[in-house]
Amino acid sequence: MAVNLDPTDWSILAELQRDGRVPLTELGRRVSLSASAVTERVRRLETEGVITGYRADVDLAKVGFAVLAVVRLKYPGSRHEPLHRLLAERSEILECLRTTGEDCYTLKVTATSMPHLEKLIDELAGFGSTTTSIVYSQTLPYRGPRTP
Amino acid sequence: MAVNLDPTDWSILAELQRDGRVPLTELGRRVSLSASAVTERVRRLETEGVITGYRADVDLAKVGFAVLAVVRLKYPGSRHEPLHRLLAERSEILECLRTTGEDCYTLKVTATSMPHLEKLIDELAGFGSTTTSIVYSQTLPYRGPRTP
DNA sequence: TGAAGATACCGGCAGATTCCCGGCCTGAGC
DNA sequence: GCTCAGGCCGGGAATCTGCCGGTATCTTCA
Repeated sequence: MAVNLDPTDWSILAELQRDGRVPLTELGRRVSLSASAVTERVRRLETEGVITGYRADVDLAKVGFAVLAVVRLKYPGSRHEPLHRLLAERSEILECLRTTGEDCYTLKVTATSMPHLEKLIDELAGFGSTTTSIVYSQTLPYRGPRTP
Repeated sequence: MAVNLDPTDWSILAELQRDGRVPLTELGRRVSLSASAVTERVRRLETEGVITGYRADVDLAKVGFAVLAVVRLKYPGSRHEPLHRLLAERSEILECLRTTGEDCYTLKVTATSMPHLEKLIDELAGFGSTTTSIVYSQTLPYRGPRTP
């Protein structure tokens, strides 16, 4: 399941996590490899599933989502489809982690305003009891792991 | 501060969040615009800070990080620099949200093994009391918001 | 009303990039 | 020593990007 990576692979991953649009020629320069060699490696990382995709990062506040919150959901039931259906419909739910502990789910939710957030929480509260924390700031932009 | 976006901009954002490496010509095709027009819009979104960057998504398990956890940290002090220094050093800490409520910080942490996670938690526990939940599964790959 | 300006779009072209191919080098196995 | 596989390099065709001028539409203001 796990894939073997050499230091060059780790450098490539670091560069692509920092800038997913860097041209392969420039990427080759940065990791001291020819463009064709680095192309081959990147393609291997993609086909083996190490790189699952490329995403543009969007500034939520800039596009009108002023509020960010962490919601913990105590979900007593065992039928999870209805919740998953809600997740698929509501793009405001950015992330959903199922965890150990009392709170079965930890969600990252965004909203345009407090009333909007309130409405979302009400929908989630239909599944179980919720605990909501408003996010002041997001200290770390996502960087991803380095070699273990 | 917020930026006005028309439906075409939202389509562009949706496409770029789904596939951040799509060529501008193909992107133009998908949103029914010429390559030059879409280039101009994307460049505007970038310079205005709506798009903050592009990142490759890496499968953590595939590269050896088998464990994912949510750690809540009750941080009694007001001096946050030491914590931030730790965040900068430890790439295992993927995300750090400062929130309202008793638990001042909510962190997303990855590790190669339980002993590795234990070591990380011990480091964090130096700052305050922690509550750790292991993540079973991550239900939603990040998709980002749609038009509000 | 009508002209000037701003905005957004298109087409086309030069230069850069990607993709694909054949060939070279090195190490492992026989 | 020979062969094979893996990884890398360089070159050329196809594609993409970045930039240009030109056009249509809408707004502004005289």
